[in-house]
Amino acid sequence: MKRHVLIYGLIGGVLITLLKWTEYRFLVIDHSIEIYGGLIAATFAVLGVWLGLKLTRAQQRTAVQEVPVTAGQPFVLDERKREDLGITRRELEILELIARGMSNREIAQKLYVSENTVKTHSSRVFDKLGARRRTQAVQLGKERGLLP
Amino acid sequence: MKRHVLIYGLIGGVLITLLKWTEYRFLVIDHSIEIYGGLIAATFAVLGVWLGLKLTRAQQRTAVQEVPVTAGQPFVLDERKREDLGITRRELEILELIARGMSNREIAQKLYVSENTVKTHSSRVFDKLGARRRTQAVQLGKERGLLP
DNA sequence: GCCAAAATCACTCAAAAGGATGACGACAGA
DNA sequence: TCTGTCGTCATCCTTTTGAGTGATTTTGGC
Repeated sequence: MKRHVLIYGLIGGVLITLLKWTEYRFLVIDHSIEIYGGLIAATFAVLGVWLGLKLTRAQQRTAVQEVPVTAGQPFVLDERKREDLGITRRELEILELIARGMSNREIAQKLYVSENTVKTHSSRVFDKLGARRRTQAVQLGKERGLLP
Repeated sequence: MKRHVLIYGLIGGVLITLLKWTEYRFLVIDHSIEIYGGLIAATFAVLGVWLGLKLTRAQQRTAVQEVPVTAGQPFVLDERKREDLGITRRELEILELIARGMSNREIAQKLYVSENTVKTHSSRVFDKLGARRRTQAVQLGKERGLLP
């Protein structure tokens, strides 16, 4: 997030310099201030939208994650139970993919991380769930409302 | 979302008018153009961020809205589907125990058979389901109504 | 800017799981 | 009686998974 603000500032600076230069080109024309202001307004509006999107993208993902629903109970609150068990989002993500029957290698490829990373995450989630096997982890995950 | 753009435009217009007015106040000062541009940049940056947030929040809503209701059948008909897939009772029995998270050894002890026997049964049931891993077999078994 | 949590990756070793194949007895039905 | 299915068990070999440990980088909150 820090980086985004930094990039934002840099681009802003560059654009200001650019507009400062263009200023001398348009200053001779009537109503140049309006044009100048309009340009600045437009560019910074675009930049602002971009920044806003950047900043909220993370939240977007978590919102999408709480989708599935079972017939009996609504199943929307994985977030609460997840944190109660001290399981991170990434770990839950791995658990979900395990529940779909994917191997560690497949999960690694899907998430663009190494197989070792997947193993670390799964080991931790097994530990937190008290499971010794992935099938058991899936079962426990469903019992505790982490999985649909 | 349309409304946001509209509001955005309106606020933008009002602000431009406002800044136009302030312009006459600050125009007498040196470097007023810089100040003017800076003001416009700042306000529209803020507005842009706000718009970006608004837009993504709207996206969030739609994402949450697409909550599917997985059809919940009461689950009574394993017998029919079992035979349709050519899976024997014993094989289904092993599959059920696998779904509970038990290891081959535990299953063997529970059923009083050798671990090798469990492995042959599970291998056959995997083959009939088209699964390569036990987690996948469990998933497929549930999809096909063999497991609750 | 600092700090804690989270995420990433690596390495080793052991255990579990899976594929392939063969075999044998029980039993039901043609 | 012969045949096919089912359940049982084994052996060999490969792949997958899990445990344990340590390390680095990102991220997020204060």
